[in-house]
Amino acid sequence: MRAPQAVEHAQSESAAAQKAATPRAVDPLAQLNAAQRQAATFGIDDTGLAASDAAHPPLLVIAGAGSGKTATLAQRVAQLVAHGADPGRILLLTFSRRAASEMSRRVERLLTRCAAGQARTAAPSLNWSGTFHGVGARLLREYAGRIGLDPNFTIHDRQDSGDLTNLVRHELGFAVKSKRFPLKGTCLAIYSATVNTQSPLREVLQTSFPWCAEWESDLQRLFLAYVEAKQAQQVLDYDDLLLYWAQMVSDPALGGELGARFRHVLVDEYQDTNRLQAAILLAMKPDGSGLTVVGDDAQSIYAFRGATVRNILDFPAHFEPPAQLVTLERNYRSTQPILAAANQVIALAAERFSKDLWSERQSSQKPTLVSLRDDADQANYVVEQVLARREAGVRLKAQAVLFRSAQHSVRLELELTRRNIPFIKFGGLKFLEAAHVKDVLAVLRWARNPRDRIAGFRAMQLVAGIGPKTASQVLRNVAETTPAPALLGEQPVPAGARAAWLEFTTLVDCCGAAGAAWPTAFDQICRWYEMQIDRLHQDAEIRQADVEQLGRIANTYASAESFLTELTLDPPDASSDQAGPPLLDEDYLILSTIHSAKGQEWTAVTILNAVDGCIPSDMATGSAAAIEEERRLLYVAMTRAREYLEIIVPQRFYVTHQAGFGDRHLYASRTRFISNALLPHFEQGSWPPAPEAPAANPEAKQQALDLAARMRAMWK
DNA sequence: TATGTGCCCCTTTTT
DNA sequence: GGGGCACATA
Repeated sequence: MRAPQAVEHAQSESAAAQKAATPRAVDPLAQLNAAQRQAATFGIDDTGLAASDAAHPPLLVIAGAGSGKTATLAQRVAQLVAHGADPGRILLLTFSRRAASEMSRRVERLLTRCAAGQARTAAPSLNWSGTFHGVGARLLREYAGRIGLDPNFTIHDRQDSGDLTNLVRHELGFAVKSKRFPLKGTCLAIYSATVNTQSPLREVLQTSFPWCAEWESDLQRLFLAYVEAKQAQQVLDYDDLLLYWAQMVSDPALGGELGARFRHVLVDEYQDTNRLQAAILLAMKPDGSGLTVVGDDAQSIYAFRGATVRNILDFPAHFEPPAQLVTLERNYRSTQPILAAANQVIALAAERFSKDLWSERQSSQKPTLVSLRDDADQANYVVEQVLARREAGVRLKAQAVLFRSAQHSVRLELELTRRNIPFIKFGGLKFLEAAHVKDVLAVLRWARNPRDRIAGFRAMQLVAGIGPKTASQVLRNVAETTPAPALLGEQPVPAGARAAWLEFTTLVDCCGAAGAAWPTAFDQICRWYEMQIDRLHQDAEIRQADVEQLGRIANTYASAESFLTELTLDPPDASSDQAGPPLLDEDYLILSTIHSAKGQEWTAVTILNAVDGCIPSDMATGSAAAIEEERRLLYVAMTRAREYLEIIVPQRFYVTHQAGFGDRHLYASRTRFISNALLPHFEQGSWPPAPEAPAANPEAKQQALDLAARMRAMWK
């Protein structure tokens, strides 16, 4: 595994550092081990060179799971600032929103602490920290005038992009071909893959969408029309935020300007970036000066959206001399038995940077592998274990249940709700994707950007008596008369819809007016929508509650524009079956897709459905590369655990909506990533504990626990 | 032209 | 369990 003297070396190093730290007031570096310190201080010395114009050579940090990656990166930022770097000229990027907010939080805390130590007036704050997409949107608005973009551009989320693709698909007559043309979702996926991997359409079709290869020329036409439609409406989709940014910095003048503006660019989770994102970085920092990237090839789980592990593997050689490489192998998170099992899972990977994580956190507790009958038992067992651990002092918040796809947790969610156990779920269907939320937002968006046809098309059809025909006619009329949006009320609509139409257009005109008060305008829209809701939806009460919730969210934004932008790029990502979001001080269990769990850690982690067909997903067994990504996914899930790791293997699981079969049970076998050879690393068990026991036994036990939970719940 | 109904197909992970 | 589509009805 690893040379013993290296372990001892690091041990004594860290012990010495800690001893040295105690007398002095604040030396944050003392908390780091040698490798972490090397990464945090690379290119910075006591003479304060960081503040000068001396070049900062590029740095690559390969950081294993739980090796203090985020802490190290945050320390590096703090060190740069402490040595005179202007925080306003530091750009901190990451891929996912959760990682971005975690990183920002930690950097801010460190900067505050350092500022306090140095008795400065106020802690410097980091202005430019966020996801690639979020930062891209900000930069594009700022530079809009110089790249021929309307600074008020609208951002389309995936559904909007799908709707627009569909519109174009119909306009080109592709929807009625004798042989079935790819659906809007597929078209959009192909488009997105082409953009993000920066490769020719033909190649993308051959490697990722071979069943659509025959449509190549039609798809090409479709994408051209889609791009033209977006431009006519001043709309950008997610991919455009990166694409426009990349195009902008590929211009030598603008690229140089932006590169100079941000002296230090630091990127977290670099293994999840795609070629387009790498192109942005290289255009801004051609010689790599001031560039730091951190990542772990073993945790690359976003290849499906164009991320390529080559970015991280090839990073050093991009520069002359090559970028400095620092490897963090010491894990501070998990106990050794958990790490040993996870190492074994990833050791079978086909290709990777060789590194084995090690930990000093000894424990006699091996991860457990529990086999049980089905989905229902899985839900019951998990609830029972979660409650038992809570009794033993592990807060619900310190426990997480992870799964491959959002749908895998529905049974568990039902059981948790039944037993009044609060939980928050990350990943899966978003609040914003609900039809009624999209409806309300469409009215607001159309009022603010009359050129946004997708919003208008949707909004108009909310009016009784207005359908697709009338709506598209109005869109056509309005497009010809812009900019003079006051004519809406005069549009020809069916006689029966006249009164409702006038009411609607008054609302739109009033909310779209430049001086429209915020958030009053949005309240008006919500009130109007609430009058339509019974006609539009059957389950009106639940939806009405969501609309009211949205109104409350709107109140926290300063303007319609910031509300719309931030909501698209940073939507509330936790959804809960409870009536409202749990209060901040309340304890709740974490449910999360493995993808959304990236970068997080919990005392206890339970992984659901560790069976072939779920992990790896049967959607992802098409290629060797896809299977490898599923293996890394399991590795990511396992390495989230600090003390307890539990992997559940139901003998059969229920699948819904199977093509050709409908709903049915499937008999599954344990995931191929935990082969028999790996079993010694696990404590094996089954549930219910005594298979021969009478059927009433487990039920009685369940009931007792259930009552106990209710007793406690009375006092919450 | 709007709206209702029945049938077929697809079904993941995130910005 | 929902979206897309064709067809029927008001």
